[in-house]
Amino acid sequence: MTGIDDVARATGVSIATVSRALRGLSNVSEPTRERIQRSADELGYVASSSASGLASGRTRAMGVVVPSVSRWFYTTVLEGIDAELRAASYDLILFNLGGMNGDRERVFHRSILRKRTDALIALCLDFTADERKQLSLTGHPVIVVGGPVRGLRHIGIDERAVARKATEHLIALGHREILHLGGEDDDGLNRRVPIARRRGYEDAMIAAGIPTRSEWAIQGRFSLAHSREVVGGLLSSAVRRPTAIFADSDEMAIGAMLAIREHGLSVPDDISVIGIDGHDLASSFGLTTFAQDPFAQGSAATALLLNELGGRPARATSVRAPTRFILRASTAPSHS
Amino acid sequence: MTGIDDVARATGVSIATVSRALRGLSNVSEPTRERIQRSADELGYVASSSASGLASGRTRAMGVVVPSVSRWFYTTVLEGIDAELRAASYDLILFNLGGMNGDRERVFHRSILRKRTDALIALCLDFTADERKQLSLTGHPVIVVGGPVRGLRHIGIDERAVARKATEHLIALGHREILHLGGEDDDGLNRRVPIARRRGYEDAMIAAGIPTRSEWAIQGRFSLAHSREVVGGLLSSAVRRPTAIFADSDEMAIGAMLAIREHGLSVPDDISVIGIDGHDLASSFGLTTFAQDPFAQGSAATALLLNELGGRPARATSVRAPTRFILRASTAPSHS
DNA sequence: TTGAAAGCGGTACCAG
DNA sequence: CTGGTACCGCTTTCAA
Repeated sequence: MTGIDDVARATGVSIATVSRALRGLSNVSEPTRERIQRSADELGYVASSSASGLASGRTRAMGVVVPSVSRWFYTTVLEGIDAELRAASYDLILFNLGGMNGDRERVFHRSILRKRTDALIALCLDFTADERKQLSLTGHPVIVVGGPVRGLRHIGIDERAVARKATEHLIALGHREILHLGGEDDDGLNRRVPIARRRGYEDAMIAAGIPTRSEWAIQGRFSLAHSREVVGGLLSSAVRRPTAIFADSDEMAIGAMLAIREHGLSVPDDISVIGIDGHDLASSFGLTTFAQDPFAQGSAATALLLNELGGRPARATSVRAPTRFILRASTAPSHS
Repeated sequence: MTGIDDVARATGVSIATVSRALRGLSNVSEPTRERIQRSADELGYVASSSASGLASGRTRAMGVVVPSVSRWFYTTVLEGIDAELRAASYDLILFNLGGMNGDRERVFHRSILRKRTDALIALCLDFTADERKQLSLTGHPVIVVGGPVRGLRHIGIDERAVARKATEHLIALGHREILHLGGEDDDGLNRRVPIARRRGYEDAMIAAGIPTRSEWAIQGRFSLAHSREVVGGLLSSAVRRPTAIFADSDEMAIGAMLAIREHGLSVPDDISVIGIDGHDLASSFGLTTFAQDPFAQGSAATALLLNELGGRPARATSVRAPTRFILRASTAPSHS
């Protein structure tokens, strides 16, 4: 592999000058820079990240901690992060906790601390006290995207408010028999998110003076397949049938829609359904939803960290991401 | 940050010994190793990857090149890769080409060459001659997961054979009017995959002596939403309606099913549908499919590379991954 | 604007 | 089994 000294030799300047020239520092004459750049290109020289990382203390890499990589929210945030990093020529190190089985311990006690990254983004996780300590031990700037995490700033939607608004949409349509399909989850997913959404649902119900029923608080585990099953089970049981369903995510809402149709019922004639997310599938299924923009959340978080790394003013506060109501065919007035 | 010298000082041994002890080399006495390990833990010492990478020439990181991170196949392979890497304490550097808009150039001419990784896995991509050259310039072992790439070994299913078998399933049910919903794609996705699947479809049709119709070769771009649209368009057009559809992926097959139902038709009574993949959603939709196991493909590829990095015998040949036929309710005998 | 040289924090070879 | 010590390849003062 060609090293910086090869370029120096080929150009007839010192390696120090090559280093400066290639990084675009100002104190190199334009003709010199051009010569250097040209022979670097010819030789196919690219600086070793280990070497420059060691010497400069900056790796030009961002660490991203995800609970799993197979859920729409995470992958979409990831795309947003990646787009921003690519523009800044930063690399992305993916720390996947691998669901509930993967050992988080190793990630937090080793991987993250290896000084392979300059900053860290965590997607919507619950951290233990120990894990938060490890995060701060890295000494890098950290931000969470998604749910709020105690003691760490974050970018995310107002979970409780959006859940309330979704429920209120149903109430405004005249529904009173509203089931809540919650997203309780045993993964590393932030438990605070489903809890906040539950609260929002209750806020709306209480404000409207509608009693909630415990049989109508069911868990879809943030999965389409599981929601379909659990809603199907409810529909074929003796439990009184709701006239509307508010699901914590679009995937769960779609699972519910499938179950409803399989039972020979119609959406929205028999049961209205609303979700949260703005998932790609939502439009195909005509699902009414409160959309968020995970891509934008990811890039905003990244831009913020890159700014700090660039020495620009840090912002310690959390950022609230916007949501947008999208009315489709899955919700309609109650005719009961 | 604590460095190796801190541990050495705390333990009263040389840094050389600390280095050996912590890496588990054999030439350190057990009591010494324990003392060292203990104070390393107490001090929270973790070796800097830049420093050890520079000194040893190995980064303990694997690069993974993906065309995008938001498609089921890629994320599932990624999980497989990650599981294997985590077990080996390797980090994962994600090089996302970011669809057709993201500039691949930078990835291939810079990122990949920065010596941040010891080996490379590429997911199902078409490479230009130049890109393949860059890959080999890295000097590390490379393998492709998914479609075949000229000049590179790969792990993947026999695209053509599985497409043929899927089509043959429909033919065996008595269908002759079989539409092919192809996966042509303008992303970085391997163009050879949809082409091979098209061939497999044709193989089956020709072998059965059934003429193919050009109006029945339509493109779903590997997307559910787009397939739904294009199949919907076909059903409401004057074109003769097929009695069966073979889709290059489960997501496209599901899109087709949605379109069919929206047109008041039934699956499988009016139209049978079969896919390829074994997508999570397939079971929820009762889709008959040829399942593959991307997770296993990802971990197999990773294990292979790790073996080579460990000095064990390399294998230059490509590996054929298995598929499994899953019969569900979306296919039934033709009654025409 | 350029060059010389001292690290950055480990690894690995060579003695002892 | 352990310590000393050249590097690894680049960045970054400090002088020139």
